[in-house]
Amino acid sequence: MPEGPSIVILKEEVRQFEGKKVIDVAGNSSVDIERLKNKTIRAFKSWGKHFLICFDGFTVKIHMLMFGTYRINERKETAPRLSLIFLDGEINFYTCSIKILEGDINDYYDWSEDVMNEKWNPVKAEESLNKIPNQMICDALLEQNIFSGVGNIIKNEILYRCKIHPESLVGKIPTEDIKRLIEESVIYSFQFLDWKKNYELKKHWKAHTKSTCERCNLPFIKKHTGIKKRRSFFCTNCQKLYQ
DNA sequence: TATAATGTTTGAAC
DNA sequence: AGTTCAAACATTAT
Repeated sequence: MPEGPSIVILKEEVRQFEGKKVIDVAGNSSVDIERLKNKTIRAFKSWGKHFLICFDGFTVKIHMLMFGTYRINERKETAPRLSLIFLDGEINFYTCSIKILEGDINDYYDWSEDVMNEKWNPVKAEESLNKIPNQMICDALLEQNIFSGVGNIIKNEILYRCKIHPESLVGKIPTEDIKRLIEESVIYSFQFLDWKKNYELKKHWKAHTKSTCERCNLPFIKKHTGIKKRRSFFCTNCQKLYQ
């Protein structure tokens, strides 16, 4: 479910309810969701993997974590964490994290950190990377305050495209390669979006879950890398290690 | 059937 | 006090 592009798809799918009033609420969330009843949705937004439902004066923040799902105008068998009922439809969220952010949503998020946001600022990302020269690039790419929306799939794919070993240290990677990685984080995220919409995302994976490098015909290394210990799939022949 | 996986927060332990 | 790390959450495919 997660990764930024999937949340962009969700945002597009619920656009029909923007400006609509929530006529009933249900769900097993531990936060006070009753307060949504009879309130009007002003906007749906997203910041990376965060899905945001904006009301007057507060915002519901939904994070799908690893297993979150949703249904629009239909229901799953299992109990919803949050159901929003409208006159002409409903949105149901399952097994997600729900929090309420009080006040102006712009006080919580820097939109220029979101690789899929129109305010995305690649220069800021480069400056942020310059501040963490000793971290591995596999960890840096997953930093949501630098590359909001990038997840483990996108990480693996862009490192492969840019021919950078995931355990390379940020400060040792040539500037031009850093710039290229930042560019690819956006390019791949939007390709991910298109492919996912067409149900053909996995078909285009070149690294993630792969066992052979199609450039070299050599076996991939599969290893849990970095402080975050997330799966990395890489080719030691064509992905250069800077350390 | 057990395991691992597109993720993050929390709080105990050091 | 700052860092580290396991636990917790929870679903589904292999």
